[in-house]
Amino acid sequence: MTNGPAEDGTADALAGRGDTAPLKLEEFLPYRLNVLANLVSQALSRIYADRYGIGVPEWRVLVTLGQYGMMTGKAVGAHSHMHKTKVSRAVALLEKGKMVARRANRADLRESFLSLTPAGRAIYEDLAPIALDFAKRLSEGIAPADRAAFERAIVHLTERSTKLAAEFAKNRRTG
Amino acid sequence: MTNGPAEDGTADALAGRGDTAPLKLEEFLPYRLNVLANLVSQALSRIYADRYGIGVPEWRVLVTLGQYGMMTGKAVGAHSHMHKTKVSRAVALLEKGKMVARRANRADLRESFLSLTPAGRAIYEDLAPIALDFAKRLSEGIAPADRAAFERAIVHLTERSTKLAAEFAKNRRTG
DNA sequence: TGCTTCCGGTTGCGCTTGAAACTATCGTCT
DNA sequence: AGACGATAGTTTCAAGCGCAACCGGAAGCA
Repeated sequence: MTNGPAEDGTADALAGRGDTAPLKLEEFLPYRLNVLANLVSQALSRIYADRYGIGVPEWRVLVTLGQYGMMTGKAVGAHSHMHKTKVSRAVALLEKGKMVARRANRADLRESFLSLTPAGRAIYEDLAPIALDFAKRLSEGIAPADRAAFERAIVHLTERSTKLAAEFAKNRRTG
Repeated sequence: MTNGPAEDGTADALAGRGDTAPLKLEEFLPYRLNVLANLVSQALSRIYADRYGIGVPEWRVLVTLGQYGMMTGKAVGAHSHMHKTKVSRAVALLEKGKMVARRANRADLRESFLSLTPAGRAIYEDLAPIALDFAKRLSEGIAPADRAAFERAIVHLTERSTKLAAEFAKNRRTG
């Protein structure tokens, strides 16, 4: 019930014993990306959460509508990478707070057009520069050359992870 | 209280009107990092979720214990960047699945030492190379030079976001 | 026209999460 | 020793989440 014959060594020996490099969490890319994304997200959300009491989903809707002016919920979801229920609830909240308005689409009553109210746009106009400044200050100190490389890497990893996810999904069905 | 004279234009004009570059969600670093981290996390978790029915927190505990052999819950949390309740629940689950064992610390009965059972270690030994391979395949196609730059950028951003978060927390208290 | 299928969006449900409260133990100070 | 504050870990609770079911409404088709 205890650890078996090889278990007498230190953890270090055990972890390093394999044929590949040992797995160290703090060097493991998925983990690091997750931690980083959370830290950044948390830091940023302080800005808009404190000021206007909205969360990440609402922030995304706000920015998307600020950027495009008027679009359907479906389009918002596609553009902001959010599940339709998340969009639905975020919009409901923003609507309750008079930041977003709905207008029926006479040509298709299933969907409706969303847009910022003047109040919503005011908030957007207030937040957007702050958010951009935040991003700027965040990347401050990264060498310009590194920035371009970083950019490329992110794009690549995003594509690649999408593909890998799809691949695993296939394997799962296959066996 | 509304937006002023320029409010009559299209959204495009409005978005681009500001003195800074317009805020585009799909180019906004915090958003992109979040999306990327989620995609990667999702792809990876398929591997261990499908095989052993564990989630991200359990995975992290497993890896941490695999790496260090024996440590307290507090230490696990510190190393894996997880809230203590998350650790607590993840450990409880792993314990129920006979992957992790607890041993009381006679010197301090508040804490207990956690370690992988043989079964838990077997799972770890199975998953670790797969996870490493996943990470390797993920970064495949990134130029070596870009990789180093990417590495540096991540480290920098992690530090920087921590600092910025702290700074905002201070401002919040201050007003 | 009537029927079926598809689609945008909402709602109900179970699960996960973090904050806060709580328990039990430890260390300190008198 | 006894009291009090800190600390490791659990539990409770409310909020947020994605999935699946659902609800009009639209589109294809006989």
